[in-house]
Amino acid sequence: MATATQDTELVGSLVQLMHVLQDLYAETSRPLGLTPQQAHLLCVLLDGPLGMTDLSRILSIERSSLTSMVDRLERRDLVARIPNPTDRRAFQITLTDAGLALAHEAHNAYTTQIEKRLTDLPASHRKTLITAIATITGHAQ
Amino acid sequence: MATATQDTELVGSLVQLMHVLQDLYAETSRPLGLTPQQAHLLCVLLDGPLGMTDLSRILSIERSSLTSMVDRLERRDLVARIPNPTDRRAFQITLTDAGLALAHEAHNAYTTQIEKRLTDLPASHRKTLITAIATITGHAQ
DNA sequence: TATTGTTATACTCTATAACTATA
DNA sequence: TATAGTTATAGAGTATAACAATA
Repeated sequence: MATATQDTELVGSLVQLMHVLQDLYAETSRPLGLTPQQAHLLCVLLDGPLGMTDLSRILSIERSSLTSMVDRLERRDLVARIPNPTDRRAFQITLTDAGLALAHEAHNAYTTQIEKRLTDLPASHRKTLITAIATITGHAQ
Repeated sequence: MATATQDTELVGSLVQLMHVLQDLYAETSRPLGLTPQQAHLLCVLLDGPLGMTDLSRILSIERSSLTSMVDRLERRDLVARIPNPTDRRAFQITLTDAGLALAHEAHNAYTTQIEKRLTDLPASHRKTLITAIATITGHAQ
C-alpha cells in the first residue's frame, strides 16, 4: 500500500534527521567548550531560572544526574544556585553573566548552522514544516 | 521581516523536534536493555557488516570510543568481530543472531512510537515532510 | 609511511538507592 | 508523609594520545 510505504520512509527520514541534528548540535557545542547536554541546559535557562526538579523534567534526566551537571557548570561560573526564599529546600538555577553570554553564543551558533541547511527550502515548505513538526512534537501551533 | 521570523521559528521547531525524538529513542531503547547509542549501532549494522573505521564514521564517534562500545556488545553476544580475510589488521563487525533479532525489535519499536505521532498528519504534509527533510539532511530524495 | 584497530587515561553523562532537610 | 535536592556508587559514552600490527 502506498500510504504504508510513505510512512516507513517518513519514519526513516525523521530518525536520520534526528542524527544529523544531533551531530550538528555536538559539533557546534564543542568549540564553545560545551557538551551538547550542557548547551541544552544553558539554553533552557535562557527562558528564566528553574528549580532542580523542573529542570530535570525539562531535560528528561534524573535529579541526581542533574546535580552533577549543575556542579560542573557552577564550578565554571556559568550557572548559580540561588536559594529559594519561599522554600528553604529549593534552589533556583540561574545563568551567570558568563553563562548568559555563552548560552546566547551557543544558540546563535546552532541557528546559523541549521539555517545554512534551510537555504534550499522553498517558503511554502517551511510553513508546512513548522506545522507538521508542531503536530509531531504535540504542541499547539 | 516575515521570512526571518519564520526561519527563527523553524530552527526552534527543528531543535525541539530533535529533543523529542531523542527522548523517544531513549525511552524506547531502555526496555530492550539498550542505550540509544547501542541501539543506533545495532540498527546501522542491519544494512550489513562494517569495519571499525567505517562504523565510527557513520556513528560520528572516535574509533577508540567505538572499541569499548563493541567490546560491551560483543560480551553480550549481540555483535561479533569477524576477521577480514583480505586485510589482517581489520575486522568486520557483524550482528549475531541475537543482535539481529534485537536490532529488528528496536527498529520496530521506534517505528511504532514515531508512527503514533504521525496519525494526525495529512498525507500532503507527509510528502512535503519527506522532501523537506531530505533537503535538510542533504540527501537525494 | 599510512592505515586499522587497541590501550591507557580522564572526564562527562546517566540511573538507582539511600539519605538530609524542609514542607 | 511528601517533596527538594544531595551523596554514593556503578556503568556507559566520549575524546586524546600513544601504541602494535599490517598494508
